[in-house]
Amino acid sequence: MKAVFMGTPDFALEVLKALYSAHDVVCVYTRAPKPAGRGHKLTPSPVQTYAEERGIPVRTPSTLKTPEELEAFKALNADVAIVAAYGMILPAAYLTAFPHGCLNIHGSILPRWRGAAPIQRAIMAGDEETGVTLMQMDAGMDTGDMLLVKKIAITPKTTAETLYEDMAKLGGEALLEGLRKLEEGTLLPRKQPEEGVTYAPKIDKGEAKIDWNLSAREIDCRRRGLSPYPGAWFMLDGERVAVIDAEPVELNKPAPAGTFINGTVACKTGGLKLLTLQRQGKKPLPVADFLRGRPIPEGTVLS
RNA sequence: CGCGGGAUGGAGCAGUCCGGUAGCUCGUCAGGCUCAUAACCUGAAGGUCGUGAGGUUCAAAUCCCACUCCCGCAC
Repeated sequence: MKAVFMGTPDFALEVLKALYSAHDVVCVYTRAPKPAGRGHKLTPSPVQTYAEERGIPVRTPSTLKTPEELEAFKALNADVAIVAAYGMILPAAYLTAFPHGCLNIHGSILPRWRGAAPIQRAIMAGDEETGVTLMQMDAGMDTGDMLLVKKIAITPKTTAETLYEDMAKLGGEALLEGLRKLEEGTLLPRKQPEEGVTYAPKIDKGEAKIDWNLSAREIDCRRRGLSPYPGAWFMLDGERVAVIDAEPVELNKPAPAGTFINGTVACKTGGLKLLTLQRQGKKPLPVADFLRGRPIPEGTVLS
């Protein structure tokens, strides 16, 4: 099919790769390069880099609201537009510009986790299963009809990083399968259930600081959902220490939340056994190495 | 030219401000103790202190300059 692709980060890139492998990608929309990384260098999105390497036309409009942009979009004369983590809201007129409209790959099983950060929120909330939904976009926020769902398990070791990778592949598969069915005419839209609607707001940096007054399991779910960015951390003598890896454990002797005992930090219930830590400006270290250079006295209460 | 931290035996760090014998916690090796041990005791090996046959100095890990690499924040 003749398709327009709209997406920005790595998640979108994987979906684009799948699309490109089987369909005619006539144009790619992505967010404009922005200053990023040390030194504030202007950095194009992964999607833009990939598209340009393959000679696919790239557009990076700062807004889609102008009549000119809409006309340019329509003029592409595609069969369908595929949207994956684009980072911009499409005005309603775009949704009906092509015969098959706009399809979106969303990182959750709708209607759970509508919104910006479904993958991270699912882990942070302790969900045991999530997935991707291919849906027909409508004017609402992730409210369109569901076309295809693929599920994936969240394990106690799943982090946002690994889940993103797996979901991106899954999203690509869902897209190809969906487009194939679309061509066959066997794709059946289903309305989203009215029950079970939740929203996944953007991740706020403040959420990254560990609250030891939660249970060890809750803290670890949040840590994994926020890994590797923005990451979970705590303060130690005015210094930020990132918890790269950890696991919740039972605690024999109860202690005030935040108490450091033998490599484990007491939580409201249970303890978080620290496995890999990172000081500001330093590399991540196994906790034994970390403590050799930066000892934490037994009984220290972390904030 | 967004802000900041770092590079020191195999690992992690201190020492740098205020130049003058390279130190700590481990690891490794050897020996000892022990029924035995990742425990304990004793001893040993192992370092161009990121690079520049740079600058200053009687003397540079330390002060000055340039460069390379790593990382945190911000975004």
